[in-house]
Formats: sequence, C-alpha cells, structure tokens
Amino acid sequence: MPELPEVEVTRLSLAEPIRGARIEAVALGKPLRWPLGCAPQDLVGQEVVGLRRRGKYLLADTSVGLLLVHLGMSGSLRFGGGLPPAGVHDHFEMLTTRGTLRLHDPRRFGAVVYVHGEQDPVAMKLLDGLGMEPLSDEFSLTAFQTGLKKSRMPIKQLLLAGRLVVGVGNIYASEVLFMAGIRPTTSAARIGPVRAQKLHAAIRTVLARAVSMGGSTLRDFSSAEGVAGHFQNQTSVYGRDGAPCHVCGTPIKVLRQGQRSSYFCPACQRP
DNA sequence: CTAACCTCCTGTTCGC
DNA sequence: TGCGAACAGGAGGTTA
Repeated sequence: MPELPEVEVTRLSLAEPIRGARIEAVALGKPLRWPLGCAPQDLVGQEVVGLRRRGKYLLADTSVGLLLVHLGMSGSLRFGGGLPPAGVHDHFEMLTTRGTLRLHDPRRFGAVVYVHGEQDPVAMKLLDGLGMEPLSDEFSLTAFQTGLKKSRMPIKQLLLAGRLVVGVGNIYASEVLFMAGIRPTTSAARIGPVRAQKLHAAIRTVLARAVSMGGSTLRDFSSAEGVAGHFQNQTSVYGRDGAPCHVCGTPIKVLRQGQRSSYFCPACQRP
C-alpha cells in the first residue's frame, strides 16, 4: 500500500532519469479512478521538467502543464527501456525519449490526471486541504500540537485523514503510535505535550527510516527501477496480531477503526 | 463546520 | 478440493 515513503521512494528513483524526457506517445489501459483529463495525444511533445511530491501525490511538471499521479492502494510506477510487454494491470503508459513510464495497478484505485497547473480547479480540489509535509520544516511541533488540540477524533483516524499531517497511512499510523506509546483510540485532544512531542518525532523518524529502506513491499510495490522495499519486515505492530511485543512480550492486539485495522501493544501504548 | 459511512477494485485468504 | 464470502485499504464523495 503506497503511503508517503513508497511515493517518495518512487520519486527519488524516477526524478533524475525522467528529467528532460520528451513525451512521444501515451497509451491507456482500463479506466483508473479518474479520467486523464485530456486526450492522450495532447501530451505528445511535452517535456517532463521535474518531479515533486505532495502527500501521496506525485507531481510531474511538464513544459506545458502538470501530471498528477496517485498510486492508490496497489499502484507502482516503472521507468526505463526494455520493459516487458504491457499486461492486463498496466493502465497508463508513456513513451518518452528517455524510456517508458508505466503505471501498474491491479486494483485501479490509482490515477493519472493532467491539469494546466496547481491552480487548475481539478488540482485544487485534490491538493487543497492536505496537511503538513511531515519531512519538511513546516511540520513544526507547535503546529502539530495546535492541530491535535483541535480534534477529538481518535488519533489514529486523525492521522489517516491527512488534514493535519499527510502521508501517514494505515501501516505507518500503527507504527508511529506504538513508538509514541499512544493507543490508536486515544482522542487527539487528550494527548499532552510530552506524548505529542514523542508522536511528532516518531512520525519523522518512522517515515524517514521507511524511505531509507525503500518503503514497504506488502505485495508487489517497487521503486521505478523495480527494487522492492524492506520496511515491512521490521514493523513493531502492523500485521503482528497475537505475536509478542518486541519490547515487553505482551501479545499485540488488533481492532477496527473506521473499517481499518489498527495494531497496538496494550501494555506499551496507553489510552 | 465535523465525523461517520459509502464507494471504487481485484488478488488473496478464509470458512464450510 | 472447491467455491463463495470476507478481507485488504487510499481517499474523495455523501450523508447525518
């Protein structure tokens, strides 16, 4: 499941190879979450001039406009020459002078959307309201604490909502709350300064570590170069229901919050 | 305004 | 062994 680290790993592996690539052809497979927003041939001749990330969106700036790419639940990008023939789950393919960019996405929750720029209404709708970037300087402790106090939502669900801070999906939400010693069900507003500081630090630490490990590969995520991640092998709580906590030995528990699984250690994490 | 719920999709896992 | 049901989940849209 691509969360911020997986998207950042993709960006890091793709940014340099694709910079300066001129689009020569675009082919679409089955429909993705949203329509492309232009005719495929409209992209031909445009040059990719940079690759940024906002939350879990990749933003490919072209000489004319902007391509928004979201990996959804099961998406991954590949870029290069000599890719194998496109399969049934390859739904967007872009031939360029530097290689072929391909979106592989079995569940098709992902999307590729072309807009004229970040001020385009379609882009605004998607990007407006996103929270702070956790790995940037804007993610300050004071801003984070202020945001926590404003919500009585369970902290797990506040993190997932992405309005306060972006990029923390289901896997990493469980992990950062374990590191901070906070139960997923704890109301955000009830988190005091000490634990808020721990949570703030945990978000940065866990996400940065996951990026350095190439992200998590639960099924078939890989970087644009096809390299799998390793973070999934060292989760503290995610996916470890019933297994002993690495810190205290207590069996890890799982509960459901908003149709999502939350994993936690009942001893290490306090309400 | 917030928050809970619904929806999209398909590969995998589970229960009988 | 087979097969349908349940599950996984990002996140925008809808409803209360």
